[in-house]
Amino acid sequence: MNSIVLDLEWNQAQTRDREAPGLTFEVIEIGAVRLDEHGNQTDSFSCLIRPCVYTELFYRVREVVGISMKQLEAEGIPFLDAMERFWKWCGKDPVFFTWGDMDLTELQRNIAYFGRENPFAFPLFYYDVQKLYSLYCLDGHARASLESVIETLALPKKWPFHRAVYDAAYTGCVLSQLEKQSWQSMVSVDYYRPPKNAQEEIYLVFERYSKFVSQLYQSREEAMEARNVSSMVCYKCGRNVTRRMNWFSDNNRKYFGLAYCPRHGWLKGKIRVKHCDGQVFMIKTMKLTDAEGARKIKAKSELMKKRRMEKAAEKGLRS
DNA sequence: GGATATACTTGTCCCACCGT
DNA sequence: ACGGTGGGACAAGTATATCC
Repeated sequence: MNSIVLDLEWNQAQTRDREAPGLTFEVIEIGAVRLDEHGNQTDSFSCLIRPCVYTELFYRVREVVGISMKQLEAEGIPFLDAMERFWKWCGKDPVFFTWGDMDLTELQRNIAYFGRENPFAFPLFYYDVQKLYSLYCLDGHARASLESVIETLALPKKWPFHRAVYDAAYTGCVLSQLEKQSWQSMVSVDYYRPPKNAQEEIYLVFERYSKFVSQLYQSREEAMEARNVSSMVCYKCGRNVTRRMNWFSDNNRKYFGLAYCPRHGWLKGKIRVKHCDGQVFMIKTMKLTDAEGARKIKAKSELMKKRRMEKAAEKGLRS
């Protein structure tokens, strides 16, 4: 496997009104390391980019990133040239590892902004080492900073942080501490390019849950009417399961549902609404749960009803 | 039809954390 | 400052019901 650990540094506008449409963040450095099957670093890539949209460092970027604008102007090359070099360096069928879920998205956004064809595979699977670390060393939800994890693992601080190639190397160090068997099935999906049609829709089955990424729809209502989105399937046996309630939303970003598989028991569903150029696409996850988990979802679904009834009761008492 | 009251939906704002 | 996650609280806007 051609494993590439990627890290970027980027800059942004001083104020929102000075933001260039389509480019919130401008990449100023690409760094990467290549890992062999044992997790050892075999090669590295480092390239500064001369920015042409935001030519002044935003103060927070200046505080965090160890690069000056002078340095970028003197040593940096145009983004597309850097990207070309990087892509060549990556080689055949690269598999990407990052710290966090933003780097591949922002890299593609820059590629689109500067008018290059998107070279990445579709769908773009990758490994988020920050997430993997949380799954196996934290609660699976919390996100730790790279530096804090290096400290926790008592790994040597050989280089400064917040330089792309060094952060990539550190990320590789963290990855090599994790058991490969445990993480190799835990791929993440990059959502920069959502599926364009039913054929491109993505369905993944993991040990503990399944994930479905829908095509684009005009509205969340239209999406929720689509069978692929609203259907509930037991990811353990693949059969359609009895829905125990209709999908309901607790706010405008998520829907919840509950079903029962005769062989595997309760299944809870969650659908996240993601926006993309005025359209929406849905990410559905299905997870096995127990009677207690099922009870919680039922309670949640009836929360609105309960409130309504309570209000009605209060009103009744008053009158 | 118009005005008002209520119920529900949708958007926005907070908090925490991470990334640049 | 911006991007993301996951909560929760609240207000503005929309839909429905009721009354004149």
